[in-house]
Amino acid sequence: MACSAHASNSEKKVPRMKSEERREQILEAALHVFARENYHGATTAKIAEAAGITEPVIYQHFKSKRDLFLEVLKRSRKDMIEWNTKVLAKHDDPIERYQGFTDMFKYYTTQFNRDSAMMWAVAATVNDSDIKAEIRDTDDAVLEQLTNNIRNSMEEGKISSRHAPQVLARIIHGINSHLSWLILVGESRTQDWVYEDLKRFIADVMRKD
Amino acid sequence: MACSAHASNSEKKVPRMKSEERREQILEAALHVFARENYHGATTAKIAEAAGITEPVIYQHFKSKRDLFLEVLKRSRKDMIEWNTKVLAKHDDPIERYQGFTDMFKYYTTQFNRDSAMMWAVAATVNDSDIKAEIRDTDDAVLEQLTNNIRNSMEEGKISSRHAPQVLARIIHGINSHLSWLILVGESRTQDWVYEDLKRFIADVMRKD
Amino acid sequence: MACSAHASNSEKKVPRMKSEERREQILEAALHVFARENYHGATTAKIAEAAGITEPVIYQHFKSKRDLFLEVLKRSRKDMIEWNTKVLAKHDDPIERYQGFTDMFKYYTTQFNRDSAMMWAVAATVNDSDIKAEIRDTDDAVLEQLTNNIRNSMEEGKISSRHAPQVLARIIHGINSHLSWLILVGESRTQDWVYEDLKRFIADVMRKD
Amino acid sequence: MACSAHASNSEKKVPRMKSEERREQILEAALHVFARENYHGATTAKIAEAAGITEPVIYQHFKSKRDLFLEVLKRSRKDMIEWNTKVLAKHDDPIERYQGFTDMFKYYTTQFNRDSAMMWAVAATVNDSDIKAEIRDTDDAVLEQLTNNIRNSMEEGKISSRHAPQVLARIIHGINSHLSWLILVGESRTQDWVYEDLKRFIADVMRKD
DNA sequence: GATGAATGAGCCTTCATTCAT
DNA sequence: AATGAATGAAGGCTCATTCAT
Repeated sequence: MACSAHASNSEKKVPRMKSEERREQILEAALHVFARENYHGATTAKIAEAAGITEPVIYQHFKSKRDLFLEVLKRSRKDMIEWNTKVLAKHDDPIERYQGFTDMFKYYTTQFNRDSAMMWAVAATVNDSDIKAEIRDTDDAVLEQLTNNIRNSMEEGKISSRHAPQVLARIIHGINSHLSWLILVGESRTQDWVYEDLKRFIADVMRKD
Repeated sequence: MACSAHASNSEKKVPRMKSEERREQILEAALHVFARENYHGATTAKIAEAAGITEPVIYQHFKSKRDLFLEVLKRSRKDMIEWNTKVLAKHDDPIERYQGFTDMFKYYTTQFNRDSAMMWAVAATVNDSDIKAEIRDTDDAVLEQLTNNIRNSMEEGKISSRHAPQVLARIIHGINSHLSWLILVGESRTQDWVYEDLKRFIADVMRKD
Repeated sequence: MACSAHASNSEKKVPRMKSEERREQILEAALHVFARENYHGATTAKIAEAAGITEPVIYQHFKSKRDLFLEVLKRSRKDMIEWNTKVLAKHDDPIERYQGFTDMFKYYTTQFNRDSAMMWAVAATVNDSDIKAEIRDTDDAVLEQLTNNIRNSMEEGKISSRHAPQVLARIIHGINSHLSWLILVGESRTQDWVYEDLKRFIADVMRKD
Repeated sequence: MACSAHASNSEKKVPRMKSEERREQILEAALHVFARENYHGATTAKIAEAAGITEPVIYQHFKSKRDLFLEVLKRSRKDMIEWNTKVLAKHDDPIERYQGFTDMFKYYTTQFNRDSAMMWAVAATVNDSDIKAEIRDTDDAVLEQLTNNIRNSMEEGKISSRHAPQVLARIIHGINSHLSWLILVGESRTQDWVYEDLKRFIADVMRKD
């Protein structure tokens, strides 16, 4: 959306960009359009417009609209995994950590990178096996990340072992996932207190008696 | 692909039908097509074919494709609420009841009326405010149904009051919702044991110490 | 190009036609456009315009532009074979017959169904294996028709057996084919006397000494 | 796909070249692409790739794709005329000469410069008056070359004067032309014996009784 | 001389929707 | 009540061609 800082002759319109830069910019623009308009609603024309280019440029960087979508998904996945890693490293106390996980998830899905989070709900309805595989893999990856972290906390004796780590992970991740889905459909009434409730619940369930 | 086991006077193909009956038949066919092909993938041609009629007939019963989709959603909502009511009435013991809720939810989303459940994931990406409102309302209704039931059980002193009823409801419903979303994207590896784990978890969290 | 002889209410534009009729009309229009503009030059828009319809109608009768082209080819083939059959039946005297073959070929390629003849030159450059196969098969069929006829004349002792029937057939058909190719590129200077020369040549080569 | 055996100072990839040399290289590459993919199928991208250069370079040497095609055609024409001249000079005995003409034509269209021969069938369907004029002129030139040669042989009393030289020329050239067209569409079944038959036919028709 | 980046124009095809019968 | 025929409006994608570097 921002343009040329180096190019100076401001008579023509579109600034020439290095390939890698433009590719990145298209991915960024496509992310927003896909997340807001869905796969089918996001026409190549809209994406091009959002990127400030003409349609054919898209096809110099991506084989097809589907390919572009997949690349956007992969970018979102990396983004989400990185974010989770960062968040899980933030607190020493495990209970605070998993509470923070929910807090930060809220921040991620509503503020920091809302569209990136929305992509997964959108992707789920595309009816393309590669896209579905990407979703499953990502879901698995996030779940594993969280499960391992919880298991470690248990093994270190820092949280209760009453429930299997994968159950707790599934619950935390599942609820988060569900809440982000609610955001997609515009549900905002119950949001805020829900997160606080969940944090209290997490503490309660994990605390060593 | 074949539908109605209850509808009876459909002989073989495209016979004159009473308006109400035909409408019902279109809704039934549309449900399957929408759930399997998404909103955009479900063309009016496919829906008509699935219903064994021609396209214009659709427009004698529904203003537009969008209208048809909304009606299908409303039908799914009724179906789901009724199902929940029935399930919640099944067990006297509350803990068995909420465990059964998960069990039956699994049955509903995978066997009994899978497509009806899938509609919600599909609907979430249509980017139409009326449709989104319908989703939110339905989600609210289900949540309220469950919350009230749990609150009653607490008031009757049958389950622990450690956690607020809306939190427990949100968790049970949220996980269920997430699991049905996983089904949509084809995840089936962890399904079975997950349900058992969840039931144990529910019991554990609700049991009076 | 001509419209409704039965439809009377001349207020709207496009006359409703029976499916078979319209299909035939599209084939006819497409023949002219393909023959004059080539496969790629003949856009579906031009074909639709020539048929006095809108583009989507084409797709109610043919899977694709390629499919339409193939159907036009098949129609041309039938037309050409029928024409040949008729011509070969016209004269009792074999020499007059083969001379007439050239005469009528000229008439066919320049007047009666010029575009049908042109299709083959156009088709030869489409680079599609099915289309090429159709061309080869047609060429074979015409050649066989002529070869058999010549062989019979020889066996009946009506023409000289100095040259093998397939050679004579190949020569007559080959020259005809070449001449129609010349018409395609607009060569018209030498046309007329060439046909007379050829007829004399044929007589000379076939006459029993 | 590799071309120039005569061009020598091309080291590996896209080196600076003298204008004339580069032009020649583009023409050579374009010939192959046009002959194999047709006018419309041969995109400037494919031509550039075959020439090992980028697209804009083409436009430094040729005004447009059409212009390039015309230049390729002119090159093919020179090539073909030269070849014919060489072949007609090979045999002293006229009958052997015209038989050789067919032999060498076969060699030319199938082995030595197949693509150059194919250009003419491709060109015939481009629907551009300049291109069609070029084809006609070339056809005329070849025909004249052959006619003159045959006329000389007749005047020298070496072959029968039963048929007018232009008729014999038209037949020989026409059949050759037709056979190369058959090659274009992939007909290869009857090829080999046909050439032998034709040679026998030529001898028979030209021999002085 | 050569290229990387960009685009206007247009093509084939699909789809929701209407209308005459 | 039902259908066959028709279409306006787009949508994804490609291509010849041009500029700035």
